[in-house]
Amino acid sequence: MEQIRRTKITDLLKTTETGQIVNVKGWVRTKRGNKQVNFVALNDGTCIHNLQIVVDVPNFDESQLKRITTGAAVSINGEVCASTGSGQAVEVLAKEIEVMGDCDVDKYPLQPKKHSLEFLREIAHLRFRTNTFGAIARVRHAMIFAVHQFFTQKGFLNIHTPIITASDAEGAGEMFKVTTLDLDNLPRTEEGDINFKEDFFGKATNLTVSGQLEGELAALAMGEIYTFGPTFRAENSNTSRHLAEFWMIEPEMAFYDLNDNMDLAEEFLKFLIKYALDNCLDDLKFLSNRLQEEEKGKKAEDKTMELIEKLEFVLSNDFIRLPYTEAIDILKNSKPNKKGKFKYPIDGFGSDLQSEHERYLVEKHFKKPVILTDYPKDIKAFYMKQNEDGKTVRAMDVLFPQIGEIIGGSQREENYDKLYNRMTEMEIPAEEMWWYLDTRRFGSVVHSGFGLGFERLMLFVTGMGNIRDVIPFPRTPKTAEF
RNA sequence: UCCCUAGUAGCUCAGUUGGUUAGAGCGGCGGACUGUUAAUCCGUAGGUCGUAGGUUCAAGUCCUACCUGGGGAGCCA
Repeated sequence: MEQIRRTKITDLLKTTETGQIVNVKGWVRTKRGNKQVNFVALNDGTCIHNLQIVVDVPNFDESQLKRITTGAAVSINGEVCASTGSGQAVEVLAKEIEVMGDCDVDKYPLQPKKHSLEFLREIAHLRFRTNTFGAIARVRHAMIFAVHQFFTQKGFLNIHTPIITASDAEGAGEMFKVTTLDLDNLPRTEEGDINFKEDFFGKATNLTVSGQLEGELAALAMGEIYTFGPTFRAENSNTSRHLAEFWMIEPEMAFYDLNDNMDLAEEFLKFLIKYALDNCLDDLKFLSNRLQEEEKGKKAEDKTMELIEKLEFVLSNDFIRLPYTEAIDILKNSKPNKKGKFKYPIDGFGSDLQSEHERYLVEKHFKKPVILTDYPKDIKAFYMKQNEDGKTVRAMDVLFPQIGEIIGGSQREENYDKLYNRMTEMEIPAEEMWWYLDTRRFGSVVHSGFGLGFERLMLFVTGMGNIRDVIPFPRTPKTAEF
């Protein structure tokens, strides 16, 4: 076979020029045709579209053509032609075909037909080869790039915070233990506890649940920083919005108060959504069509807004900013509350909002993203800036339709005494957190930050319903295959 | 972790008040067709009914436990 430099399908489909001889490599999606002519739909992962390969059957060996099955990897030299069919502008007329990797159709689980997302989740090693998961992988990459671009343009520094941490004080969730101790023969102290002094780090260590505390250390020297890394929660959460291993973006900014923080969060989310619309439109259109198909059977009232329309809607509307106490008033006077429709009725200040309440505010009352602020201090973390009323803290949660909380953040408590007292009240071991408290002893300053769950963003941008489908290899309770 | 729900062919599902030999569509394979778009038409193979117990003359169907998936809740991002 003549050696020709490979052309990527995404580039080839953009050409209007015909007559040139090219090489394409990829995986066969479908083959159809008759004794005279075969049509092979070829995909190489570079875009959602397939390239149509036209095979004049008499020009090729029958046994070779038999090997061109769904899933097979092929390399093709051929001529770029204007297509006489209606589905595509250009196609490639095959001159030489090499089957690089055969694919036994009796054993290959992906068939040229629609598969359920649940089934594909069981074959996550192969689901990249489907249109849906190919599109998601490309959008995910674009979003990763956009995160770095946004912060770089704004002069933020990317900080790598540790994955292994000795602090378990933040209380963000149950942690995964990290150890090299022999689990069948654990060293004990005289009191009978496990002796972590003999462990690798000489103390008990865990996988991080947040890079925030270390991020604050950097922000209080570098000004504006962000982290973007893996985060681990050992909670036994079995929902479509939680993962045991997920990626989080945590900006932390010196000299920002809560309003600056909200401004940044809103600008950031809009930047990411616009980036997706500007750079991933083909993939988003595919995902949108997929959703429309799925919703065909649904009642009008259950149907959601079309994906691209929804993304543009978020771009063109200001987020509602609402203090917790006002949200409680709205909910208290709402129809579902008065009619007893809420499973958890609103009785007044102090209780945390349930999913049903957040959804009512976002999806029914305001019908746009909502930032709730100034929550009761008792339901929020120790490091949040205490308000003068003594009851609330300068927290903010950004709530999105369908997915709920996409961002959680706050202005941080910069006053040493207030922070130390709050830690004592909440029984957080201040002596282990000496390094964190030091920032409040030496040149402390107003600062703020937030955390964005990257997969939650992906849910919103792709319109997917289950978080396990927007990360390549999901980690959830009882599942760590692949 | 709690509540609800499901597990039958490679995939998606049907299977009546428990009753003879478990069905369909898609996919596969074979054939037909000179340009198809998840092609179409004809034919064909393919099942230890999630696992383990139990009830019964008889269990895919009823009961119990467990496993796994899905939806919801809590925890949160």
